[in-house]
Amino acid sequence: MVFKKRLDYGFNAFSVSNVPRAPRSIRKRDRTKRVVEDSRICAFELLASLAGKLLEAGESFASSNASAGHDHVSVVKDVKLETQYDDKPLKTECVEHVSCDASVVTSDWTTENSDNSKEPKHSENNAILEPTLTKALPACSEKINDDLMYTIRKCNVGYGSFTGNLDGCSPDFGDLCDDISENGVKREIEANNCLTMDPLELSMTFPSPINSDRDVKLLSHSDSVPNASFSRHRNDIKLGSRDDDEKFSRFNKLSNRFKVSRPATLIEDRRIRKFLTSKYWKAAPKLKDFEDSQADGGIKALHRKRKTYYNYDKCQYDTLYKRRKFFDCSSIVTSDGGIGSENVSNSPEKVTNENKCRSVAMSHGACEIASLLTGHQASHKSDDSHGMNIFYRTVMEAVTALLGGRIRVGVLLQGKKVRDDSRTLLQTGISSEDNLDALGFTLEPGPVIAPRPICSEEPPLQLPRGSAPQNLTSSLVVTPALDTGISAATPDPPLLTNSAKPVDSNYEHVLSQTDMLTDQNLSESRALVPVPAMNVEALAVVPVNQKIRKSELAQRRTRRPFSVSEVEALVQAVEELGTGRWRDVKLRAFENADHRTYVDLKDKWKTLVHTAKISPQQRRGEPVPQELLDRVMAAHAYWSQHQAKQQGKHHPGTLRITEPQAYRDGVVVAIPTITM
DNA sequence: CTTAGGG
DNA sequence: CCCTAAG
Repeated sequence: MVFKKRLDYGFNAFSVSNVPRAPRSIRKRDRTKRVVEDSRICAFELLASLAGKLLEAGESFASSNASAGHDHVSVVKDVKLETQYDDKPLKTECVEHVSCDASVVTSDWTTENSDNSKEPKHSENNAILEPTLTKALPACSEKINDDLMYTIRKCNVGYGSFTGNLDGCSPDFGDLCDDISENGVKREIEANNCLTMDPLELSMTFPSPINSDRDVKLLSHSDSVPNASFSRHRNDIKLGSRDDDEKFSRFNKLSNRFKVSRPATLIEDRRIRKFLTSKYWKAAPKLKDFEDSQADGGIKALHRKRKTYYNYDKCQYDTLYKRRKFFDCSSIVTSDGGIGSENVSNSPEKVTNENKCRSVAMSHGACEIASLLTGHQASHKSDDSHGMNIFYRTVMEAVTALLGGRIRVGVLLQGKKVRDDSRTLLQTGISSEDNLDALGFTLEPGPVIAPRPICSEEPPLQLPRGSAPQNLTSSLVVTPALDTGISAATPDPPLLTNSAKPVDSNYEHVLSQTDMLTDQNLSESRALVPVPAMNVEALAVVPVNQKIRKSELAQRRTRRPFSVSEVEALVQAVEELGTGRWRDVKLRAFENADHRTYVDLKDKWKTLVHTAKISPQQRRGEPVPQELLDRVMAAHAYWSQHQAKQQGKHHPGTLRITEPQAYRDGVVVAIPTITM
């Protein structure tokens, strides 16, 4: 005989208390399912990650991860970005360019070199790569032209196959190569005087831990050049000669922290997430937009534990930072080549004599973007305008980084420039569904920055810039070929939770009125308005750490108060599952609320319990129905007493005591009952 | 990765 | 919400 205390209001909960906890194995299965769902990741996200890759130029050191071989991110493979850096920006001479391609290759093995030379111990993940790298080194350094491209491709495309032979150009890559050559993408590596850069910085830049992620493979173009080739092509740079062992070791430690081998999907998710939440985005004014889109768009892949990305972020930040430095120091990037994408329709390039270099760079950049777009459209759909937003920012970042902030990416909607501030594209209403046809991007020369021996430390978007004349309208316009695959995509309506009630149907991000500038004048467009020159000196004085931390903190997720319906769902789930199984609660009631992690749910429960205890007058925010609070108290009381005892071991019909204590309006109500 | 708690 | 120690 058992007693059951029932609340006067008929609380008969906890009947499901015997829901067994899913075994780990099953849990994993869940994840697997999720993986499938993840495949829906919209193109933009991929793009985002891709862009991230770009930013990580040269960091694509292949991971020896065996699992990498299974990766199917081929979509991105085709994307390539090639740029050249002119190390003499101020001089305005386009004469000297450093082949980014070379850089790419070099970067990959640069890491290795560093490791080998500086830290023999750090062979852990890279061991496999060494042979290849060693091999590649000579080849890369020697090839300065198109051939190099091949080599590079081999080295970089698909880190999974990195360990493959470099001598043979695989079919896949072959295409790329052909593509490239056809488009006339050729460049020479010429002596480059990026001496201003700190060798150490350079080398530090590439070994970015991020590289371990295998999602996007594209040629990165960072200026960092490995010792061998580096010295060769850049006599001025003394690389490796004066690296701080300390720094290196530190770096190595850092990189070691990253596990190269992880489930592809997980990596992907994190990779993207990481990127999105990383400083790259921080640099962008509205990270929030993205998050919102995630939650509402039903994009699951990205919402996972943010915490997990923490370390990565740090590293990434460092990397970025370093890179930034690099870019700051290096002069504008110039590149040539045509648009390799069939889908891409590029308007005629308007090259001003005034800026041949610049024009070239722009055109190239445009091609790159186009490539990005086309690369993804084929097999991915995008859910919403947020994607565009993200994409835009990504591109912006990438371009900014690559071009040293000299060129800005402008968004064109129906021929009009769109501002990229706060709500950016979101507000413009640009979405995959409609105006993609009218959507375009522009690469426009940005304010020229005086090269600095010492790099500034501001975030990418805030690079100090001189106030240069802004007649950029003549920039080349590229219409992304998004319409094909993306525009056709049907936005996935967010799935509702199991609980009958929609947990998070708040699509707060209702697209607002198109907010584009009617004025073509660049000065009107924030996207095109040069950032006010900043006092670099002053900034330089600020400790890097401080800055980093600041920006890190800025990553805080946007606050999203629980709606009543969410609370309801939470209470319901907790009543059934208890308070120690937040993961299950999450799965049960918030499966599709990607912005609610089980930690969030746990926290919310905590606050609910607290809320229920305090007087209504002390409560804030959207009032929670007393009925729910009562249930909260009841469940809390119940579960705090039963805890894990009965988890997963009760079978329906089992006798037991339930709800020993219940509170109602502060009064304990205990009604003995018998259950059977 | 999850939990459980403190901040 | 964030961050972390534990498990």
